[in-house]
Amino acid sequence: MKPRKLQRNFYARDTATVARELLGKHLVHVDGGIVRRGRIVETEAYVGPHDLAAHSSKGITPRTKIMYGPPGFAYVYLIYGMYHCMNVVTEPEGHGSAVLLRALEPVAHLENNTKGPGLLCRAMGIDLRLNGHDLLSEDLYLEDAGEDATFAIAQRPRIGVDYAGEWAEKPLRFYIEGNRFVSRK
DNA sequence: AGGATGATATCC
DNA sequence: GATATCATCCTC
Repeated sequence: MKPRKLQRNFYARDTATVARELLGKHLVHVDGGIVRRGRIVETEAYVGPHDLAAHSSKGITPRTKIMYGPPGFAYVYLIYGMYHCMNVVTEPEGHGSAVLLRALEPVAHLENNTKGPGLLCRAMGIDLRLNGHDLLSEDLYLEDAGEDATFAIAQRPRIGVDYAGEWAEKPLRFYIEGNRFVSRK
């Protein structure tokens, strides 16, 4: 099976399903001519405005309008003043959902730590300039690398969302069981 | 356990 | 305009 770029219809589906199926896919960023590539090993689903852990629960604001936009675009934000986090927008336009990419296994031109959403973005060269970027572009996209997805998938509560009440407990974090590049057990 | 560090939302 | 908060990470 040849590598192929994930198309709009991949993203335009149930958010938890997309989060699970992104495991094993490749994230590619052509960063100043350097093609950085990592294999996704950990994700989290933020399923919509009713999800109190999701930024979209604030409604449509200048920041969250990307989450409410069409699927297959990058939602990038700055957290704690020093780290960026990258999401992919899911479901039909207007839904307000996305999948956070939490950890990568290095494949090409990733010199630094990729275990955790902030470190992932730093290693990939991803920052606010890529907020709203189309993932069907030539310089930032996700790809089915054609591997057989035989790995076991773990499903656990999300990290860093204790403020979200019952939504903090929902098992919307997915990772490849046993992979050494997962950010936390 | 606490600090770095800046965008964002939500007040006045 | 001021302030509280933050989907993190590092060091102690």
